[in-house]
Amino acid sequence: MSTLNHAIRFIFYCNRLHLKWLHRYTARTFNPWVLSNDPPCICPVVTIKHIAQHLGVAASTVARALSQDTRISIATRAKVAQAAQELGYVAHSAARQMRSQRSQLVGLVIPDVLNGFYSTAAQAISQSFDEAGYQLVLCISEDKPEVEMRQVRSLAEARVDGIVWVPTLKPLAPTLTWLASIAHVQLIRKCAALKADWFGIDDTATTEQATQHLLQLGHRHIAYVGGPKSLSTGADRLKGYTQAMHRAGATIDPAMVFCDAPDAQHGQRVMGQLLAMPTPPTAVVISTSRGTEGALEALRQHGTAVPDQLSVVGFNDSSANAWWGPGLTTMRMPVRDVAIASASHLIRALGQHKTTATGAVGMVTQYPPTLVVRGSTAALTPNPSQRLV
Amino acid sequence: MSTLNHAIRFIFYCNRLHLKWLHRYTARTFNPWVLSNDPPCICPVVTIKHIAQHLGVAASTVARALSQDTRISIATRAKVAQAAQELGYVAHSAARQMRSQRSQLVGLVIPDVLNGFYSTAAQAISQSFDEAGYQLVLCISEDKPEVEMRQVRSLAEARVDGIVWVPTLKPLAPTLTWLASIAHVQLIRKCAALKADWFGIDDTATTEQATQHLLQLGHRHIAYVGGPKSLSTGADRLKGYTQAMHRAGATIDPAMVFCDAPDAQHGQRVMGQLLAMPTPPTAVVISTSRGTEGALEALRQHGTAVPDQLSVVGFNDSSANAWWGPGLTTMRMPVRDVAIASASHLIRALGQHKTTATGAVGMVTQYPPTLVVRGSTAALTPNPSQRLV
DNA sequence: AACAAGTGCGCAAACGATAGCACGATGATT
DNA sequence: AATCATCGTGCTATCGTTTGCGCACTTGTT
Repeated sequence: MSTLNHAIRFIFYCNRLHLKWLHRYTARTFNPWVLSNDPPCICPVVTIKHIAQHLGVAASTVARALSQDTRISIATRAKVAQAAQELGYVAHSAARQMRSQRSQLVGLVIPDVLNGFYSTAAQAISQSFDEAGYQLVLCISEDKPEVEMRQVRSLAEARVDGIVWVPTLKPLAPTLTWLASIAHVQLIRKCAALKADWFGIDDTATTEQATQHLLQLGHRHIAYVGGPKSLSTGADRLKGYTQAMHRAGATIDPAMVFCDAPDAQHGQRVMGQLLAMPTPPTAVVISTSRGTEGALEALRQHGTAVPDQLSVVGFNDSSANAWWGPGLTTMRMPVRDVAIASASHLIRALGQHKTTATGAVGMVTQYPPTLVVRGSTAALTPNPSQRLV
Repeated sequence: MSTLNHAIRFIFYCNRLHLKWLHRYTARTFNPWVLSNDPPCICPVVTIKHIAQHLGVAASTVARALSQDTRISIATRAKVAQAAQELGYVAHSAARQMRSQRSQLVGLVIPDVLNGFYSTAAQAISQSFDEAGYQLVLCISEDKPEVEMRQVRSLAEARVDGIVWVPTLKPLAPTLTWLASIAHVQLIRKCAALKADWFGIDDTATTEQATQHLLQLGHRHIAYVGGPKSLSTGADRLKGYTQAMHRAGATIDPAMVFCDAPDAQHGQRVMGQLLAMPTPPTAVVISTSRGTEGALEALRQHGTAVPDQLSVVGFNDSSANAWWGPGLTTMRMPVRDVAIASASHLIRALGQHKTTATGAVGMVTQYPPTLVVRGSTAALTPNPSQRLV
């Protein structure tokens, strides 16, 4: 009897204390919520139980009221909503996840976010998932398979509902195993080892258009600077170049084809090599975003006359490309569209409670690139003497 | 009647007993790989219970073994590790979070990831937290307080351990309330309404240096294009400009000071207005990253001669700035250092189980900017006729 | 021989939200 | 009049993991 009295008084005491805490954020006081002898929690967390206690209803009623269950009367729902507001209730998504089996989390695994190519994609994907009520867990793999493996593992542990994934060069086996149990889509790069829906750009068309453009301008000595052949993007872009060259009957000089790391260092170094050749090419196709940056830097340092001395087609159009020298002719990629499409697809799949985006179907969605012609490409000068360094 | 009641109750009682008994039974002999009476789940989720069953030990033993508890013998730990490997066990971080009260999640709230300024910060912060074993939840607020509020709310619901936050123009009250209960640091921009540790750049020094540079070149007619005064960065940078001008005894023409949205449209429009003035300025200081881009575009379109006609100091150095026209003189910001410092600070605070990064102390960590002089600034031409449009 | 300390592990109670089931009350149908 | 459907709500098991407590046994110390 007196025990019950004490208990009730204690409950009211707790409520008062908590309201006090809500009004000032200095929380050094003893936490009344921890009834056991646990280490003192500095930040008391309001749960539905506290709301229920406050209103004298059951916790399940509160849960249902908060989720707008029609079985709960409007009046009760209003009271619950107000109490939640007053007490400063904040839902606990981990607890919700335990029962509902859905975390409302999605992972985004990209190699790099400084690359304008991927930051554009990240921005679009972030917006799409934000609108759909998902939170985005960002993983930057730095193109390292071990990092990617660790991050995918973490995403699996977090039980993300889905993953948008730009595969690295050689994903490790565990990565593929864990990914296989999660709904996911591949972005930009294809990973043949794991069948999944893919969203990207017609990579072959990019370099094919660029090369054709140069061929039409009369160039035959066309160099190629791209990413590694083992990357789907690298292989496809190289294919576009060779196809265009073969169709035009131009011969490909193996010494003028460079497939290596898709970074600025590679672009800069290779461009230096090309310029130092006894018979340098009259035009060059660069098929990586960062490689373009490096190559432009090399051209600037060498003081090469573009396009008189060398015609250049760069990759991944940005406003900065218009500033460079005479304006850079580039392949413009609809990255934003691709990213939004992939996110929408995954969201749709998740809405249908599918475990895998599509049962290992391997749907392919490809967007066309556009060639933007600016001042860095020009017709081949008839007099070769003008092209000497 | 009452007999029926009793009978019904008895039946349910039996049911409950039966369920209990069934649970006990299944708990003892349950094999997920054989029984699996659930709908054919493509990905059976292995829990520590399954491992325990597989090895004939208790679940708690498995939990302790997996966390390398010294009370568990090495032999048992090895067996558990192997079984976990074989069965494909993947920890469930939400369940872990339920008990440990730590989600190993941190939030990053930034206005924009296409802006090189913030993408650099995001990359560095992502790396720092990745190394420290935290996962990063990316929120792009688009500088909209309502979006920011929703995202901070979601972060609170996810019970992120900490938040790195670039405040928007006017954060809403709930945002501040929720943030106050989470360990967080402010980045770049200060939010006076919520005391917290801040990491940023000496914004006053940026424009002060830039303006001094122009003053030393003989300019007196110096325009200013910056962000809104209500933003801490906008106010501080304006202050640097006015301080430098006053110290040099130069008069500030209010018609040449523009503080507005920090986007490219604003920069482009304002630069157009400046160029159309009857007596245009001889130099201009731009103090936003995106504003610089817009202004450069306007200058390119107008065909303005830089620096002969107009000297320009831009903001946030990037490699693209070297390409623009004669090379852009800019204020270089140590964004990466700032970002890493803020992340490290938060990680350190979290390691000490602090709920707030520092108890509302409001520590200030400021990094110095550097002026990078390129071709876009030159000494004032003595003959003003050369500066006519 | 008795006792203390240490080792290795099991039991069960949390953590917070939710879904299934129960149940009293009221009104509708047979 | 008996039965049934509906409504609004309460009770409780459940998700997977961690952890305090305690049991049984072994080893070392007096």
